[in-house]
Amino acid sequence: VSLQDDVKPDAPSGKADAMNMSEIAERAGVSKSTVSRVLSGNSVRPENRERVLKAVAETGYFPSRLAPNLRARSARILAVVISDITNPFFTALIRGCEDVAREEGYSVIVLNTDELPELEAQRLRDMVAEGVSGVVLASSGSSQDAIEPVRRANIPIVALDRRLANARSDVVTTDGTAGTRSAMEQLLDAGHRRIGIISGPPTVSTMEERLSAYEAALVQAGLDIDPDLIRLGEISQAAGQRLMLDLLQLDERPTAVFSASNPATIGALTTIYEHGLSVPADISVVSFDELTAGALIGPGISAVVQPTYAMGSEAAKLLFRRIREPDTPLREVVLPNNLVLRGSIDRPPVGASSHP
Amino acid sequence: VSLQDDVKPDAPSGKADAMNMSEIAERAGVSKSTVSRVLSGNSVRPENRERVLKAVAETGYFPSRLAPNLRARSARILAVVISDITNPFFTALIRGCEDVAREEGYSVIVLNTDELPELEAQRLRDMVAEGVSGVVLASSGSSQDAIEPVRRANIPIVALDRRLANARSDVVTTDGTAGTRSAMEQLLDAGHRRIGIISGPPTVSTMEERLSAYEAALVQAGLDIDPDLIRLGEISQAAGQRLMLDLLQLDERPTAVFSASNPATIGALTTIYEHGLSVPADISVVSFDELTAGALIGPGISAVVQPTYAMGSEAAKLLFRRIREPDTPLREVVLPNNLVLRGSIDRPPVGASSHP
DNA sequence: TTGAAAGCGCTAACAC
DNA sequence: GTGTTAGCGCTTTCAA
Repeated sequence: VSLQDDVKPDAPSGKADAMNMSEIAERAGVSKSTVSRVLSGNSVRPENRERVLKAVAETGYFPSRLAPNLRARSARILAVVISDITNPFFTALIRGCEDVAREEGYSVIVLNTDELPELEAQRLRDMVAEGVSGVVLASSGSSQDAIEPVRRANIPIVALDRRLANARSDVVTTDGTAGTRSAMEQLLDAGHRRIGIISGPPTVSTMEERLSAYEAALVQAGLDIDPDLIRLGEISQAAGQRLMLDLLQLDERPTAVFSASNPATIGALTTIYEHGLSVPADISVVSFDELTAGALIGPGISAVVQPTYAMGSEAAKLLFRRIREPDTPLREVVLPNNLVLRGSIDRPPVGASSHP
Repeated sequence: VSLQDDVKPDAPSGKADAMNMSEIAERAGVSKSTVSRVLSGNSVRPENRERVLKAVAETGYFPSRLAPNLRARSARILAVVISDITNPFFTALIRGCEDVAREEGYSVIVLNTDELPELEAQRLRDMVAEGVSGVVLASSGSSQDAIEPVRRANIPIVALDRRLANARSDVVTTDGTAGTRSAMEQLLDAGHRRIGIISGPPTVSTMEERLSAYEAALVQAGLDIDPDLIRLGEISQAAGQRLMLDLLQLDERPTAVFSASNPATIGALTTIYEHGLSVPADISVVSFDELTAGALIGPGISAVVQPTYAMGSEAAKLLFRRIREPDTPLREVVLPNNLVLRGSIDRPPVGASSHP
């Protein structure tokens, strides 16, 4: 019986440890249940606890979560559904989720949907199959069909930034109307009268909100709403480029532009520079959403900055609240955003502002 | 016995479907195994297949992965360990991983370590417990202890960008020596003779590589290596600020700076602007690693750009290769990087370059 | 306080 | 081609 103790040949073929609780139990001379109890901090006779802890220390064993996951029919994982992680708007948001998730012993799976409804639907089904405990939906493409399996599986969802079409869920947003208003006020105060907007589809609630606020700001300033100056497309860099081009090619081009989304702003700036124009001398620019590093160099782009980290962490908190208390009333968390002024706004170029 | 069939009261309390394969089997009048076979495309009598598919369609059932995960002792998940998702260097990289992972039906868990070894060790243990199938290690803080549990569990690792201290693994890198050389050549060609470097700890293989290449470039240009101009610290924005300050406060400050890491570059630029200096008029700057949106605005920062998306996708591919063939020989994939010239390099300010 | 045993939902080995 | 059964590694009754 002298061999039973610690022989681990560790053959060169590798494939070493597939340790499990039974082995630890055997080493410690107790039952699986006792090992389980020690590991989950339940009451165990001190002597047995010692023996188990010793066996654990010697072997470096730690329990797999796969079995508990099966039992619980759910893994300790949150899914964060975004359109594209490459968009800096999402990075701090994910970080916020991950930090909160980690505190709770959860992990975060990131899903890029590129706003493709089919892809999103497929990935969400995968997540249900994988047994995620909650979903943060920050992809503006989210269709009703896509989230159906999540709802059926009774997995809580937090909608980020825009409300879900007709499903009810917890929501985290910022005040897009107020943000847009401040941005527009800056442009108006600087003397701009022809202000273009580049925005996403009005079916996305945030885009609708920003467009309305844009129009409201113009009306309040006693200006007409010129449909030529309103350019809507997808939320993408390519669309931003195209829509900006449309604006530049107008007979009477705008002296300022409000861009309602981050990728569109990048696209728009690209077009502006490609046309040899400069910001803010030739055209002023304000963006909804931050341009990260861009802030540091050159004039910098003024932007309505959303607290993306807080949005992520709030979303995760709402999720955990609902995981713990499924029947708690729906909540909508509205976080403040704020306009950060940089060098991208100036008065209209001389001559331009005096057009009819 | 008339109740046994399909009664689902669906009380308002929710908590609807917890469907499983047995229920489908029952509905279809076949056994679980047959359902399983249909769902995994194995041969089944057409009639039975129909019945199963019908039951599946009616119920919207799809199988959970939790049980297979337990059986396989592994979930179809890749862990991507980075220092901070907020650093744009990592975003496209994660995207690359995720795209490849998705093609294989896998998901990606993102772990931010902030280069904290203890945090990283804990998170990696969690990942082993969670049963991930592979790990992409792109955190420069990776300690030996941290990856030990991963190795013991026989989970493949791909080291990204820098080799693992003394463990062997597949590696994805770019040629830091060549990249640094091109960057330095630009500065030297522009006439700079006092070129500072801001870099991370030489214990990180990439940092060591870039520092050596910096020195080699100076030597090759017949210049002395001035220890005052070599500033090493952590890989962080704060360190970048501090180290740049050191450089600016030298009696004879450099006319150009090579920054070996992305966060440090941002910090350095901050310091430069805070001191009222401008790039490139007062000081030229080249960065190793891209500054995303920063590229679009103002002069733009010249940078050695790494193909981060490809790095991520290659890493994931190496992982899947090794998952399929655990004993395949180790591979090191070296991807090309390239210097992107923007407006951040100019000749040295008059007077500065003529110092002794 | 402890051990034995059932079971989470699926797959695969084995019999039919 | 199909059903039965065992079992993945835990946790959790239930008895003792």
